[in-house]
Amino acid sequence: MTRAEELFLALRQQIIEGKIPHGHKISEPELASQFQVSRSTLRDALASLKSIGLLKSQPNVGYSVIQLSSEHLIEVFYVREALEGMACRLAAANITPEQLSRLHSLLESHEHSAQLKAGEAYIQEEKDMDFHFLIVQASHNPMLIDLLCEKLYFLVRMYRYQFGMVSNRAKQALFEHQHIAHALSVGDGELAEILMRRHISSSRANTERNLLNEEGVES
Amino acid sequence: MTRAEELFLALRQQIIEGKIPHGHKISEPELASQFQVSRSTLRDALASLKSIGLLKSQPNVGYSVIQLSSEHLIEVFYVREALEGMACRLAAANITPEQLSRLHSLLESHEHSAQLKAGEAYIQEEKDMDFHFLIVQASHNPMLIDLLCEKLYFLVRMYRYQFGMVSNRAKQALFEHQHIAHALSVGDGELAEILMRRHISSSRANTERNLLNEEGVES
DNA sequence: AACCTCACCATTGTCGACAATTTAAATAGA
DNA sequence: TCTATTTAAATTGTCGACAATGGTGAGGTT
Repeated sequence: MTRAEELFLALRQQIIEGKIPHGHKISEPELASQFQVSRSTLRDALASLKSIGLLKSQPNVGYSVIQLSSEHLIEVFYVREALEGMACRLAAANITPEQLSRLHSLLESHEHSAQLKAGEAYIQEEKDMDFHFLIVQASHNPMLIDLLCEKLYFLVRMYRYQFGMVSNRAKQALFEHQHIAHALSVGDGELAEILMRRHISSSRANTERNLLNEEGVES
Repeated sequence: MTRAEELFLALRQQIIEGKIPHGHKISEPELASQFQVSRSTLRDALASLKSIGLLKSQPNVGYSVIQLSSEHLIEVFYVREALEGMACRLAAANITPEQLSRLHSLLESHEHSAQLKAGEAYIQEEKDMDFHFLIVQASHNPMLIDLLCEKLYFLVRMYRYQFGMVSNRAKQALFEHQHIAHALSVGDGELAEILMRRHISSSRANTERNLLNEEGVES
């Protein structure tokens, strides 16, 4: 593996976790010396981070970590709704038996851990990601897979880390996942898409409510 | 404007037009000398081209222009259907009066030139792009705008150039555009999305038929 | 005091060279 | 003749240095 790739992975993690805070201006000399690489390979990594939407850049000014915001988060939800809905429709037609059984075992494990104390919400979130991830893979559309798994999902993780977006509707989400899985297993793409879109749309609506409350408290 | 940016624009055009053929392996030394720039700035441009999906790369091997194929083209259609459908839904809520009037004047001009000889299909195609472009802008969702206008639409152009995808349903497309515009003007996002999805889905189905015929002829 | 200008500094853009890896060609062996 | 191994060439990855641009603050003017 190349140095630039390692650096890309390391920086991606730091950005997602907020160790490099969102909105922060990147100093190339500083980061380069910090990671003991030349500016060339750093810039290579930065360009990759820009291409997945974690950094933005301006000519002759440089890179910054993207600025997280409620508006941006909602944008992401709408794009996810569109793409994952389509992924679900295609998955209904293209999912392999292996993937389908993995999906069911995933849901089973999800169900069991849902019976544990509700305190460990981050576990739920990871399982949620696994579920969505698997369905996208099952679409067998490389472009959809790339957009969601290599780009959008890292943004989602970043918001969960830094906005503390723990779901207060884990049980409801599990139900919705089960319905989606059922539609997939009977090959009903149209229904699967509708259910996935509702699932994400509900999550967005819930998030919007939470954001409003928080902002109301602060003001 | 920076050298790398100019190079990016120049190479993008050459790739879209097929002057650099699809599937072609990029030789960095060759291209760098051809454009009189160093490999560093060339690699910068190549990274940008990769990020918009026109190039792919493998570590220690290098860049190649993407390989066009029927399968890939169909993938693009499905992603467009999802994203433009959503863009249309959002546009119904967010389009400005100015954009709406521009949309109508666009359709009017489209209608007039549709009455000309049908020989100039490429003009129709450009107007088609303008229509879709404007609606995406009207969604006012920056992420959707970026994905479609900065990435997918260049792929679409590339296929039109190199696969000679001239539509044999220009008149039908115009009707569909008018219906979409009407839904937008009355603010019916749900309908607008459905119509846009049908529009793109029909275009895909039509393309699939054409591809089948061509392959049948060749074999 | 506010604004403009200019010079300095830091940062980014670009370059050419070296190191590491892949590809191919050539050679040896079966 | 074909395969496997080694060797050489070419390509990519990485580096440090220079050029060009943007930001900052001091100084001067109104």
